[in-house]
Amino acid sequence: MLNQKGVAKLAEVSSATVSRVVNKDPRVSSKTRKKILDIINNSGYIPNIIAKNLKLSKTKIIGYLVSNIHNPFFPSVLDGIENVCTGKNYRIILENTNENEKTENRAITTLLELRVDGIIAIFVKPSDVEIKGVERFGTPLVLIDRRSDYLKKYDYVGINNIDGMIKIVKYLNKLGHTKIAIIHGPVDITPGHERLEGYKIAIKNLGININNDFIINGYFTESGGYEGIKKIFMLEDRPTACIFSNNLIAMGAYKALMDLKVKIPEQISIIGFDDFKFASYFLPPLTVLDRPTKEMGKLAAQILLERIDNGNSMKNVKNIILNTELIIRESCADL
Amino acid sequence: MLNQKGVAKLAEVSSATVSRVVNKDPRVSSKTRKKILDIINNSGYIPNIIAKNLKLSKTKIIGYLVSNIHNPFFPSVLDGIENVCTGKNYRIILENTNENEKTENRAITTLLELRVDGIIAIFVKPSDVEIKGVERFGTPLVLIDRRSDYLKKYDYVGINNIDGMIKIVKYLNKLGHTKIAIIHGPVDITPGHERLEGYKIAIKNLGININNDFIINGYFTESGGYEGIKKIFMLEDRPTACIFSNNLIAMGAYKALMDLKVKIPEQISIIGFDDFKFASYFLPPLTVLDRPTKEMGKLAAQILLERIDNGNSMKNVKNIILNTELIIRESCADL
DNA sequence: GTGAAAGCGCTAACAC
DNA sequence: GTGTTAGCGCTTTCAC
Repeated sequence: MLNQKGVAKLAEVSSATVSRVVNKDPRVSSKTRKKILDIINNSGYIPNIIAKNLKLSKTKIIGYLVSNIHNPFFPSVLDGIENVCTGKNYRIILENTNENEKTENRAITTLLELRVDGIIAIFVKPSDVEIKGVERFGTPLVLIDRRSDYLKKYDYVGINNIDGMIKIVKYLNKLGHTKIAIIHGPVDITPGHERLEGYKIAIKNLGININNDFIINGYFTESGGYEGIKKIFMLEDRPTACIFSNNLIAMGAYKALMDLKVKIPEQISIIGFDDFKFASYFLPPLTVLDRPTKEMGKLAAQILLERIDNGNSMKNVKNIILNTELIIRESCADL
Repeated sequence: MLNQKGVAKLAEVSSATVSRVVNKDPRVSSKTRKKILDIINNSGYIPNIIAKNLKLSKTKIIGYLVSNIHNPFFPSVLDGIENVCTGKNYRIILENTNENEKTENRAITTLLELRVDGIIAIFVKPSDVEIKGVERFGTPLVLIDRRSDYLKKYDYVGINNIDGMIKIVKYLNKLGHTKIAIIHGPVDITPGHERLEGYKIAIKNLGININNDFIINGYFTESGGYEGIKKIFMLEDRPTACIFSNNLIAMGAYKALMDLKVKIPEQISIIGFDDFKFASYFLPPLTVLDRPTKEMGKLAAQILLERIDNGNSMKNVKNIILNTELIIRESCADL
């Protein structure tokens, strides 16, 4: 393959001049420039970015570490990231961890080995060692959606989970519901923890006693939703409404309700946290609390690129909490 | 940041020896090895893969170029690719083209600049120039799902679209349907073309005259499906069954049918090409023709890695056509 | 079993 | 406006 030196030879100039042309340095005579450009076009020379990276100690690559690529949330966030990155000529390398700690640690190491310029991550549970590595390298890191105490020093883009849940409960209560159940996710990750917290706060605010039977422990998975509904329908004293703590739970729960031939919202009102394409396809269309996923990606990327450009000071840590929005469709009954 | 030389200095050895330890070369005394390993662990040294790549002229990165990350087909294929790549220590860099030719061409150049070891692509319409580049670099390329005549020289992993469509039509006919419509996608890409072709062949095979009113031109999008249904219901002589040529069309069509309050399968039987998670959530659950997406990714990756390992001869081009499988649920009526 | 040295393809002083 | 040169961090041949 032809390299810079080869092009230089053909053009009878030095490789430095070729480099200048490739990098649009103005101080090259238009005659020389034309000659070199012609050769580049005819020969199909493509610069070796790897070599450039090595020289410059930057890669123009950012790592996007996601916990589960099958959740539509991540492609949606990716949209926002791409939006920012494409314009600024950054590439994105995707690492999918499948909610697995070991895979996650390997992925972080991979990103560091590659000397990515920055990382946007939805972590499961990164180990101390890996985070130390990120720190040592000074690689800017922006967290999305999930955080933890020992990651407090990093920028974070999330949503107001507590407020969101309060909106949901208030809405249900306005429709006359007081017996409100929730199928929630693991409390050791931010969304799981905060959403349950929000639920409890909201219920208390209404002066209702919390009924522990109405709080269904679960996972952020479809089977979590499916099993949750079955538990609810085994209760003697059933709720009139049920909240699903994320999109996957909502899907599984819907499936269960269909299987049980439950009439929505006549027999039970349902509402989901997180909008998703299929939500409007439910029968009846599912009322949800939407969050600005694309915007999250965009903001995270902007913060990241700014840190990359201005040197990562680890100062002025951003903690961005975006608002949610209730999308009322037809799955909640007015009692 | 500590580099190989730095580690060498601390260990009072040459950087060559450190390199040997890092690369598990056996001819290093266990004493020296231990010393170096200790230093590596304590210092958190992480090798610079960029430099290694430059030296070795390979990157251990493969590019995965997809036409639209929001279609669940791609994450699913990715699963299979990851499966193969992770074990062999290859990384995947994702390029999303959003069905846009310009973006696609930029993506190919990006991949080439990065000197990826291989590319797996679902192309929209790569330009001659870019493909010439791929050729010139000798970068192995495996096509998935879509191909075209001038890409015949590359490995391809696809499915038997024609046979699949025949299966669908036969099934419908067995249930007594003869008035069968199709909402199909653009015929300038393989799946669009072949599936329509299969439909026509199958209809003819049954000795039925092709009714052009029953062939709805469309796009592989939800709105394509939505509009398609509306056209069908404006027909005086309506079909008793309708085939959706891909998953997005199926989703849009389902939405339209719901909006029109059409009873499925009483008023119309429907069947989709391509399974997707939500198909089983339709009311009634959607009968579909499934294709082995994960397997496609796995095979493509295996072929690619083999070409990478054995030098890309461009010989013995593989042309793998996988079979589809009918998943019968409840959306087709027995007339 | 270990080290010295060349070189992968590029950029950026510095010199002219 | 252009060329010379050093060097980014690695691997690997060839000595010893």
